[in-house]
Amino acid sequence: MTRLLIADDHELVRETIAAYLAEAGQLEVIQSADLEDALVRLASTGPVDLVLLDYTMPGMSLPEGVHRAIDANAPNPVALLSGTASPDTARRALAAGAAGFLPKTMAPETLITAVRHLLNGGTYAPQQFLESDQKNRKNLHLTPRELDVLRGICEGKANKEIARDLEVQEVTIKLHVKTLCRKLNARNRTHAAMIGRDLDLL
Amino acid sequence: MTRLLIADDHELVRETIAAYLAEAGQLEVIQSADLEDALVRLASTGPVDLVLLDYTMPGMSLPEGVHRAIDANAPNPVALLSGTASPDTARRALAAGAAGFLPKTMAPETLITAVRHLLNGGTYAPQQFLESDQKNRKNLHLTPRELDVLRGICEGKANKEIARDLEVQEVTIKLHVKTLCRKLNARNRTHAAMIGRDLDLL
DNA sequence: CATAGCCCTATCCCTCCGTATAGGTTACAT
DNA sequence: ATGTAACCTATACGGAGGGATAGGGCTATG
Repeated sequence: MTRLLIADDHELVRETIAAYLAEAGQLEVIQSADLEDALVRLASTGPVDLVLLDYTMPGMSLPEGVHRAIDANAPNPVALLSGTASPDTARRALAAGAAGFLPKTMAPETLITAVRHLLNGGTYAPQQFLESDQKNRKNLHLTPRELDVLRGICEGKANKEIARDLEVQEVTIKLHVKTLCRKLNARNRTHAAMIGRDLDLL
Repeated sequence: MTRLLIADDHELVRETIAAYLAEAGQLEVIQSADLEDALVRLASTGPVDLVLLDYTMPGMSLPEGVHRAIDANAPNPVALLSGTASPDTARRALAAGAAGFLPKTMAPETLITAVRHLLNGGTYAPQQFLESDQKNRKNLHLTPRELDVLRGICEGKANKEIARDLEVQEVTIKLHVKTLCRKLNARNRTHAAMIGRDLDLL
């Protein structure tokens, strides 16, 4: 029988999805509440036909967590499941080797379809989702330098510190901060930091 | 038959939980993908026996969203359902009049129990969850006023604006900002905003 | 009633932020 | 070759942030 492992720290969500997959998908579903437990189970029982990992769970990370899961389940596929992750996160997950990215906003029937597709060795990544932010960001092209500065801001650094780290003058940082605020529609550096974090720009 | 409305923008989660509640709980379950749709449905069909609202969904807010739902479903109870909300959020939801707060980490059987309890007019708020952050934050007791200020900071407001909104003097805001930075080990307001966001203090 | 915590105010001082203006150098494309 | 994008620099100024110090008023709790 086809075996599937689903890892999610939200027991309510995990149990109900697992029940649905077991019944509607005719699958044997193994459950874990965090990444470590999932890895231990894979190590003891051997690879399952498909692993579904929640992105926001204890121990999970990109790309390390995904790599560990892929290694533990080789040669069978690992896919991510998330309700909140950004398209950028999805892209990074796929870049890390995940076979699919399943948003929790999808319909249950679509999940079954996606799982079947993944079991057949395919990949699943809703292009609509992946491209959904391209439009939002088409006029949001942050240059590498601006991202460097944004990172510094988010760490609470002063312009002077960022300047020293990047080995430029403080005025240059001020310039980048100003353009950052303009591009992000932020009122000041703090606002820019929050917006940048919301948009998962770092 | 007992009717329940569940609102959550994650279709996969909503559908599977709804299916579970319908079957295991012998309930009639109505679904909505956002707060507006839920309110429209309540307005057209009249109050249901219990409303379950996801905290992180379009249109949802504290305390306004909760108040609107309570008004729309009066006199029957409204409870919140969330996977990520902090204990502080749960407390504010209850303060806003919610009859319960159900973390998505709970077991499905516990959900049934909680729903039955809410249907009987009781309240449900896992005290273990409500107190769970007291340990992590034992030396992190932010006063209500400090949270107000932190909110303002996170929105990119200047001290002067926050002062006007809270109807106090600017110096008072500066004082709160200073204590906030000390309590959060932040280097400045921007850092404090990021830390507060990471800790889900708002 | 005394203590403690929270909230508010005041004054002084200095640093940092934010904006404006006016340039300059590369690198790469049409 | 001309344009354009990215990056950097300089000077200058007003306003905001942030720290120190020194209080007063309120309420809850013993």
